[in-house]
Amino acid sequence: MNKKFYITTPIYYVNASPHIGHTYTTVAADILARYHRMIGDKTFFLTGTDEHGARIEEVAKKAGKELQEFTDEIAASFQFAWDELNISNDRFIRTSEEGHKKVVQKALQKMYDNGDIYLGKHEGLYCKGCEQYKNEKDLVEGKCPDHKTVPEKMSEESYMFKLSKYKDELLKKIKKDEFKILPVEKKNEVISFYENEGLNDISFSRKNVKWGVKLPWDESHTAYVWSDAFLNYLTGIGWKGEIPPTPFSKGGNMEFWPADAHLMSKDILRVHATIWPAMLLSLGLDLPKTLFIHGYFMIDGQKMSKSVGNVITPNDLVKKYGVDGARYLVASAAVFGNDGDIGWGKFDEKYNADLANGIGNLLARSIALTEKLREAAVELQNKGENFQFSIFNFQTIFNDQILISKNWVDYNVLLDLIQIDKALEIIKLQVKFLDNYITATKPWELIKNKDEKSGGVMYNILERIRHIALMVYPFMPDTAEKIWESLGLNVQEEMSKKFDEAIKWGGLPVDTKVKKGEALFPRLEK
RNA sequence: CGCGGGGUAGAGCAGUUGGCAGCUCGCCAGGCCCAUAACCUGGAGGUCGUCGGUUCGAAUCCGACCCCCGCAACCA
Repeated sequence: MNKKFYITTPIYYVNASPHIGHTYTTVAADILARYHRMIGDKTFFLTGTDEHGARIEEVAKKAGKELQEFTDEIAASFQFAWDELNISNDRFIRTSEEGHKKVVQKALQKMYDNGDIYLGKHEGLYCKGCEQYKNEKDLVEGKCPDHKTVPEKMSEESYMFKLSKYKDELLKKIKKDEFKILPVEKKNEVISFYENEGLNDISFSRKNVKWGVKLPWDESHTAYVWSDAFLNYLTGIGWKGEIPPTPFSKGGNMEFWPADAHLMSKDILRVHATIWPAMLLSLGLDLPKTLFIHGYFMIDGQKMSKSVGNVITPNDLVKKYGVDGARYLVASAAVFGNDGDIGWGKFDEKYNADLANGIGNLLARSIALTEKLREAAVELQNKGENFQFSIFNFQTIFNDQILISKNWVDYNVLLDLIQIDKALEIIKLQVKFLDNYITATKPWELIKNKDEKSGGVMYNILERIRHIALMVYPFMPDTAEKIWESLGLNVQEEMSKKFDEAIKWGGLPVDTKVKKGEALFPRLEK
C-alpha cells in the first residue's frame, strides 16, 4: 500500500464517436484507478485521443470540416462521455496538443541521434484516388473499393525504426514477466509471434501526410502513427523529453513511470507488445509493468457495426440504466480478458437481478427495518463478535470479523490481478449473505417483540452494508455515496478514512441516524 | 497445415495445482411478509461437442476428429 499506480487506456482514434467498446476499457480503467486511490496508492489515470494521420484528414474532409475543428469536436464527444460516466481520469491527453508534439519531436530526435532511426523505403500499394497506401486486405478483388482501380506498387522514402534490434531483449523480458502480458493466453500469443515471425524494422514516417508531427531533422516527413501516439503515455504524465528522465524529486514529472497497467483490447496488443517497448528501450526508459488485454463485445451474437446498426453508445446506457447502472453492466458483462456477448435483453435482466433486486432492495429493506427499530425505541448495539442464525437447516455461527476480513482479502487480491468481474462476485456474495441473514433472523419479529437481540442484529446488517458500500465504491461511486448517506454517514469522512481502518469491523457508530432515500436502482418493468 | 477464441441444464455463462458438476434468468412447489410484485428454501432439467488415451479418478491432462465465431471493412 501507499505505492504509486499509473494506469492508462489507449488514446482513442478520433475517426468515430465513443461506443461501448471504448466505454468498456475506460470504465475498467476507472474502476482500477478508484480502487487504487481507495487503498491509498498515489494514482494517476490517463486517457485521451489520438488525432493524427491520413485517415483523419480523409474523414474530416468528408465531414466538410477543418482538421482542428473536426478533431476538437470528436475529442469533446469523448470527454463528454467520460464526464457523464463519472470517469476520474487525472488528465485527458490529445496528440494534437503543442506540448505533446514538441516532446514527440524531442524523443524521435533522440532515437535518430542514437542510430535507431534511419532513412529507408516504405513500399506498398498506393491508390491515387485515395492518395494513400492500401493494405492487400483493404482491396476487393485487387482493386480499391472506393475507386475501383488497381493501386500501383509504389515506394517512397521513409524513416525506419530498428525494431529488429530489440527482438531478443524484449522476448526475454516478456518470458520472464518483467514486461508482463495478461491474460496468459495473450502472452503466449505474443511469444509465438516473436518466435515465428520475428520483428522487422518498421516505417516511422510519411511524406505525403501533412496532419501530423514534423520530424525535426527532416520536416518533409511527419511521424507515422505509433511513433507519435505511443508517446502519449509519457507526455500525459508530464514528461518533457529529458533523457535521462528527471525524477519527480528533482522537479521532474516522472514519478509515475513506468506505467503499472496499460489496458487495451486485443486489436492493438501486437504493437503494444513490440513497437512501444522497443521505443522505450531505445529511449533508455523502463518498460511498463503490465499490458492487460480485454476482449471484444458481441451484440446478441453479432459483431457490433454501424452497418448492422447495433452499436451501443455510452449515452444509450446511461439514459437507460443511469450512470452507475451503466458502469456496473459494462464491468460485469464478461470475464475480464475474454470476449463477451451482450445485448439489451441481458442488460435488463442483470440490472434487475443484481442492482434493483440485489443491492437496491437490500438497502431499502434494511433501512426500513432500522426505522422500525427506532420507532420501537431500541438502540443499535455493536456486540462485535459471534452471532448466529440458522440457515441451510443447520445452525451456523458466524464470526463476522473473520468473514469480513476474508472477503476483503479476496476482493483485494482479485482487483490486484485486474479480475474486475470476479471482484464484483464478492459483492454479490455479500448481498446474498445479508438477504439470507435477514430472512433467518427475522428482525421485524424481534423488533415487534422488543427482543433485546434486535439492536445487535440490525447493527450487524447495517455495518455489513457499510462494507458493501466501500467495496462498491470503485465500481459505482455515486451508489456508494448514496448508501453512506442512507446509513447516516458523512460521505467526505468515509472517503477520507484510511483504508486499513475503514475495513475493520465496527466503523458504523451505534448512534447513527439512518435516512431513507430514493430507490437506488428503480426496477425496470417488463 | 496462417493465428486465436469457443462448444457445460430451456437461454446466457463460471469452472485447470484432475477429486461427489456450479451461477444468473426462466419454470414448478413451499416459506416469509421488513423490502423496489422483493427476499428465502426446495425441486425438475446436463452422456460437460465426438471418439480414443493417461489415471484409482478427467469438464479439467494428451491425441484425433466435427461444428461455431473473431483475426478485412466505419469499430475497443
